[in-house]
Amino acid sequence: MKNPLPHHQHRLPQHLLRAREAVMAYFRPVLNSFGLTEQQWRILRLLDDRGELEAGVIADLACILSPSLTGILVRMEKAGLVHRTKDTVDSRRLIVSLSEEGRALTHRIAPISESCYEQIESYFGSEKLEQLIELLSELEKLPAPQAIPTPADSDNVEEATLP
Amino acid sequence: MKNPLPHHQHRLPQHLLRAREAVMAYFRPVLNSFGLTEQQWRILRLLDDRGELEAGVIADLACILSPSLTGILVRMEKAGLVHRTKDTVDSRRLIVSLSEEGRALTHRIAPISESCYEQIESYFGSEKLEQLIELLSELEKLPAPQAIPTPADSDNVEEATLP
DNA sequence: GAGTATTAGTTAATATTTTAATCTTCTACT
DNA sequence: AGTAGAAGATTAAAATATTAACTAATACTC
Repeated sequence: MKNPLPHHQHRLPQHLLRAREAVMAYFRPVLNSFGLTEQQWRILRLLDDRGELEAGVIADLACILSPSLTGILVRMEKAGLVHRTKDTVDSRRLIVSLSEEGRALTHRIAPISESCYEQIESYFGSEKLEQLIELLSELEKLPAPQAIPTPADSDNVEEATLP
Repeated sequence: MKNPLPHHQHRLPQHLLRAREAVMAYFRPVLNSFGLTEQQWRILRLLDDRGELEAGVIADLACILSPSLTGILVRMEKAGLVHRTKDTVDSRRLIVSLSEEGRALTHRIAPISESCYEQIESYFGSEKLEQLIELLSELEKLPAPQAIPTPADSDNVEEATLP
């Protein structure tokens, strides 16, 4: 009565999701024990690596949509982790920088995070890991999708996904 | 003044996240045009593939935590996509099945989803895609992490992550 | 067979995601 | 200069994620 699984159902998104879950299971408890969320940690590392950044850049690099980022940064500033200032030249832009506390916390967590990573690496194998990361890096470069006209929007076809 | 990127910072979770974003950019517009969320679509496919399932199984397979799943299933039932019934033997368990509407919708979307996938495959290459999925499948099998005692919880060390 | 522990789901509270709409500030054009 | 349009960020509203606490039902133990 049930359909057999068609061989063409690769479920790439699901595999990416589950793989990420398996990996994050290692990092999440560490971050939680320091009262940080995944997103906050991504932002902290970015700022520590690259110095102060515009909000838009953070959004791109950390894969956080701007509406989410607004709230996250407000909470992080409230927690004393970052500073938020407007760009003096173009006051539309929001400049975010690490506070001393933020930097200290980042440096305290980093080595623990690194040990988690090594744990994963030792289980999975360095070569396979490098290979995987290489493939992922390439996949990230996928061009934006062509607008596929779906039966669902038979009304307004002209600007389906086109700006 | 900025730290150079240490070579050991592979950022596996970030790569998994960004790769998934790149891929989902292809599928999301399709699902949205049918009024579905990613999660709802994952659940629909699972039910279509495997027939009726316990809520817990859906949670595991679709990577959705049970508190989220509760609300999602309520909304999907309200939308007429699924049925929810208690197991007659063990009334703790919730049995979820596809409604006729749900099945019809799934079958209408599936070929479009498949064409998105083929688009990705044609850009990325079939072999690399297979290779990637193989690596991801293995990564998903990572054993649960060992509890790493972090400086953060120096108070209650004994049952840090152990049950 | 009463008492306790486990299991499956739900509720609660807060944070984040997502799409759309809005607001402000710049930029470009006439 | 004056204004239409673009860019960057925010607000709004609904859905989902996350952790913890809780309920109900089953399983286990003595």
